[in-house]
Amino acid sequence: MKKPAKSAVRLRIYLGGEVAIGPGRAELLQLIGDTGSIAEAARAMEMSYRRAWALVQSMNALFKSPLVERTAGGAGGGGARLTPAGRAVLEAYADAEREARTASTAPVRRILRRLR
Amino acid sequence: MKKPAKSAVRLRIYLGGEVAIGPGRAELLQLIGDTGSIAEAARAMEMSYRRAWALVQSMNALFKSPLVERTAGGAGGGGARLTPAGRAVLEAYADAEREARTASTAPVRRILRRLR
DNA sequence: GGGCGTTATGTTCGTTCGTGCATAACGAGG
DNA sequence: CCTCGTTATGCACGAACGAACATAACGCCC
Repeated sequence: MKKPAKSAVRLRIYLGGEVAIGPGRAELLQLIGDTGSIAEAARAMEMSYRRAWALVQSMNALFKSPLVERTAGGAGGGGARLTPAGRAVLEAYADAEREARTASTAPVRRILRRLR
Repeated sequence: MKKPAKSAVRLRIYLGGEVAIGPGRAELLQLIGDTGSIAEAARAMEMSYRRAWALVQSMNALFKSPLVERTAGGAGGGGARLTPAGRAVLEAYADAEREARTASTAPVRRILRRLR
């Protein structure tokens, strides 16, 4: 197998004109689920807490039922967890990206071959 | 058939950290092919000629062989055309998006159902 | 009660992105 | 030769974005 150029295909799902979910939001959800904290997830992605918080806000507003549940308080007190809806959306997005990626490998390869 | 919420899935192909081709660049290529002019394509997309020109520049540099061929001069004189490579890449991208879209409909639907 | 780490929110600042405007060279056609 | 519409390029301005900082309230744990 030849050394592959670092390439990737990524999926974004829009509703109206705005992004419903894409790679960034998905990774954030994943990390919130893993770490149990928006702040820690933000640090892991090297993004400001402000922005991570805004993304969560936006997603919670965008979906019928919130994807992330938050409670204030530190040191084991508060934090953030994925709701069942959050887990479902995250999993569905991962599925979608996986299916899309495998289905498009042939044409994508035709493009990659032409890249420098 | 129920009135569908205006939704879309879109594909972006990255090389290294940068976008090789995505919806915007693809549409630009398409319009250049149709109109025979970067300027007119830009107007059709309601984007500045400056930006369209920069995108073409970037794509031509990114691929082994240029996607768009340009010649100066107006009034039927100059203009821009897709090279064979340009047509090939555009077609491959359309294929990729189509395949990706059909393959991911099921999980995507699971997400859309949860959207407000 | 004090400390720690979290959510929540405002404000400021720098950078990035894209547009708009100006200019130049070019090329066909009347 | 002159006009028109294009490619090509610089520059300045504004908008949008995201980071960084500053607080505040909250909740567990020692």
